[in-house]
Amino acid sequence: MNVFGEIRNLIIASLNEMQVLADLPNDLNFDLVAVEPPRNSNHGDMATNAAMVLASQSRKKPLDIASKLAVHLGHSPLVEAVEIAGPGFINIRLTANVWGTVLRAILEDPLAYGRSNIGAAKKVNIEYVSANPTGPLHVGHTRGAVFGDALASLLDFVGFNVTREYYINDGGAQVDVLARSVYLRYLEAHGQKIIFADGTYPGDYLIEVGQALKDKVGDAFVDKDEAMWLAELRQFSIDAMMKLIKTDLLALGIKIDVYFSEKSLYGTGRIESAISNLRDKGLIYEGTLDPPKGKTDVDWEPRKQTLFKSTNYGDDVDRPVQKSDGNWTYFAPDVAYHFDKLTRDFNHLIDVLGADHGGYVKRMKAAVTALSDGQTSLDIKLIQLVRLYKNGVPFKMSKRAGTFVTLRELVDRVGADATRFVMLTRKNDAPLDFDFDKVLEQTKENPIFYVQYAHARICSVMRKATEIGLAIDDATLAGSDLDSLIDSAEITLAAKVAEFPRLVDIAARSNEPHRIAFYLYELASDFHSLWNKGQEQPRLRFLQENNPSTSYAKISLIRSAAVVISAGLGILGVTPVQEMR
RNA sequence: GCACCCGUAGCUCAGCUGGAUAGAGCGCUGCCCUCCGAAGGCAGAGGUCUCGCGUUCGAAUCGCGACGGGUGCACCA
Repeated sequence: MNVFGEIRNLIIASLNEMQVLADLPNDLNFDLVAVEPPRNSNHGDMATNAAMVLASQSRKKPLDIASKLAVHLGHSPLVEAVEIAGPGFINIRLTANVWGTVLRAILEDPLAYGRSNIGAAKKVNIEYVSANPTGPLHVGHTRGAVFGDALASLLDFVGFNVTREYYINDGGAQVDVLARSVYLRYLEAHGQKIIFADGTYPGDYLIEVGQALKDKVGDAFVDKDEAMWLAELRQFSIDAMMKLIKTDLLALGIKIDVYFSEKSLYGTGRIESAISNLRDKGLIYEGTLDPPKGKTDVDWEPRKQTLFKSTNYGDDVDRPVQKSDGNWTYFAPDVAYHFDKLTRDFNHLIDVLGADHGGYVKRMKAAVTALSDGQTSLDIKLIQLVRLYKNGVPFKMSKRAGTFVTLRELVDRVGADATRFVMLTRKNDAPLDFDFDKVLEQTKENPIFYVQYAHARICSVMRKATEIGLAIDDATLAGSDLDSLIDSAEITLAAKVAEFPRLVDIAARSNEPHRIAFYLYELASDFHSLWNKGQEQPRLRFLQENNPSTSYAKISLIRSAAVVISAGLGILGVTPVQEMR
């Protein structure tokens, strides 16, 4: 049950009645009519701007519309009182039992609360992580992984048909570098002394890959020409790296539906057919680009290339798809890859990329618009940097010094739940500070703790309730009399719980899972506040001796809050805890 | 030089896509444990929402222009 949605429907229905009565013209656009919680609770439970946004459209005074609309709204059994304020706000106070109705709906079907069908089962493809298969995932990848995964869950929650996808960049030159690096480790496993030249990967994580190769092929490749082993080693190394990456992702609780190989695009005509699709639309031509202004590049010289006319779709310059030597640029397989997504009938595509790929956004959107004839939208979410701290001091990362922090180290150290939650406490386009020590602190300052603490406290009360003989299953709670919930702190919590569906809706529409994290913090705060009020006023304690009826009402309230915390954390991929340790 | 992102309390950040007196945490001041978990809670102080112009009933939010910070800029991914 979405109270805000219901009240909005009520307002629209009332406006329609006014149209029938000729109090309003018939051709009105109601899109801007909003229902929201007022900032100041003295103004009631909800406010609408309907009269103001319709004033100019209908050529009537806001206050005239408001006064008539108020009369209509007043007839609803949901509405206790209506008042007009300021330039034409309509403040609505709901009848006390509305909150009880909401709580009852939650308890009757806890898993459904907050879910919706705004996605209408449309197919969405969300591509994230997509790290090069040349080594383990590090902290930077982690944020993108968590964001993408939470966004996928969020969209699933509101009724989209979501595919989680990972693009394996296994077609470029960096894979040869990987293979040669593994070869060195392989020689090392055979007892040879090795040196890592510039442009090879000296990381320890390849030692076991070299050993595994030795176990598999013995000395077959020792001191042999590169031509003999390169192809086989490429695949062997990629497989090993992808296994490593998948294990890391699993440690974070991430399961990708589709791994898509860049290499599978080569030699199969798939790049060619994507490019010829563009060519058929007159968007491919041979040309020479101007040198970038303001940036002096001594190596720059005019060269003829095959270009995609991305400027037709808002890009700054046209982009090369084929180099002057005839090879594809890195952009060409990306075009082919997105073309492949289009053939899989997605209604909407989302790419989650590091912020350093910002310059890539316009050309990719241009390509998708062109390939789909504007039928499919691509949204690109850029993820800003993570700055690591250790107890307040910046933690310098360096591959060379061995202080390079991997996803795995992060998860081993602070756990998947804390990692995920903290990564989502900032919006994606703002940099994030991640402090190893502070994410584990058990204080209010640490949002993951604060939210979990609220959930644990509720579970604690539930355990106590069972001990004193109360039946606290959801069905019993849903059947209890909730009219005794009248204190302002109780209403505040109930109202916050009632806001969940609306908040999920907003978060999903804006593709911003961090809103869920902030909401949960506020919800936890309202709960802790009520808890403490019970310390001073015994009548507000959740368990009332010799008064099971009141106890049931209060338990219903906090159980509903726990349901919402659990659902919200579920979207973020975090497991709610039953007790703090 | 151009493009994208950002600029909100001393610090770190939210701000529901245009609504009423701009919020939270930290820090600062002062309170609250005979009690379902004080790992908490309450109250106070703290603001020219970087600046200017515009759009309108109404702007932190939208547009334009400054200023400041970050990122990226053919033939590497």
